[in-house]
Amino acid sequence: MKHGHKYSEEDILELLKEKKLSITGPRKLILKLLTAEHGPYTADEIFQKLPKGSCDKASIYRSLSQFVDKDIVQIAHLEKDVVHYEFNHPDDHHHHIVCRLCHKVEVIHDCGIERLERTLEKVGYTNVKHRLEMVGTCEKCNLNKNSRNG
Amino acid sequence: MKHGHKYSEEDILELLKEKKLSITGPRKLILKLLTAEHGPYTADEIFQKLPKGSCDKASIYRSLSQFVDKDIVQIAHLEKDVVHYEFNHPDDHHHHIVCRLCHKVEVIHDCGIERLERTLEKVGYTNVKHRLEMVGTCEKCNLNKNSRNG
DNA sequence: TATTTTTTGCAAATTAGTTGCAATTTCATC
DNA sequence: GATGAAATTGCAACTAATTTGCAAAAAATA
Repeated sequence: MKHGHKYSEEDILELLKEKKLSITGPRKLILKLLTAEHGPYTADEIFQKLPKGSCDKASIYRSLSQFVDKDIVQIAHLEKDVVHYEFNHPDDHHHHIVCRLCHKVEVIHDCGIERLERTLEKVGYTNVKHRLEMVGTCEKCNLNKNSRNG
Repeated sequence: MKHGHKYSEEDILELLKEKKLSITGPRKLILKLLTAEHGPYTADEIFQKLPKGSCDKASIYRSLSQFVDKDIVQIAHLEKDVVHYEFNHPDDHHHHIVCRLCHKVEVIHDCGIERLERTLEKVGYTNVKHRLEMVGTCEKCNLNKNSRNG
């Protein structure tokens, strides 16, 4: 799979083979959805978005869990107690900032944590990954707040 | 509350007042535990560590949730589907790296994300916070793995 | 101290996620 | 392409974490 273009059916099959996962209906459907849309989505949102009856919820959980193990999908904890899943585009490392009031999600590129990863590798860790989530109050919400109070 | 010393009963009362939370048995117990020990702990671990019968589990969840809202406690998602809570010492900003094999947790100081927070504040966000979690395979586990395979 | 407000403990409910299992599908080999 | 072993699925039952309703108790306020 080349970087920087949309994932075709072919690409998805190739990805599954590359990761030594057998090619099944549910897996294809889930990857098709996650590669085509930005997400991040909860397991339930994925279930809702797939054609009705095309895939059992248990299979979604099982597939997502395998995808995470194989680093095809990554988890984001954007809100307390809500697990979001997102396709891990190899050429699009990013994080999110969520507004604590309106819950708008924006993407952050260039997190600058690579340096920290290198440091950890120097002290013996291998294959270091990170998960970063940010919260703030966005400009719009700040304006609303001020206009309400004063 | 001055920085850099242990939290006394007094400090805990002061903290609760400062955050406009009424002073109750469960809240004092939970904060006493979380300020005294490193953690991070799950809600259930906190329950186990408190004197038997001293505090209902529902109250632990309710208190923790309020503490998080008030920024007294912070959440860490060290493992999938496990929520850990940790006292947010104002002078001890840190993160964790968890070994993906032995699950050993180490503390990371100096994460370098402050720069990113400043950038976000420049584009209109206020009160930006972050949550960073890292995973890697620790040196010991790498050695074990190699000695098993080769 | 009396009154109002908040919090608690308990039990029941909810929810996300997991599991056992028989039926089905995929894969590897012929 | 057929064949059998291995992996995966859908379903339903289950589990574990967290939440909720409510009456009693405790804390804050007047």
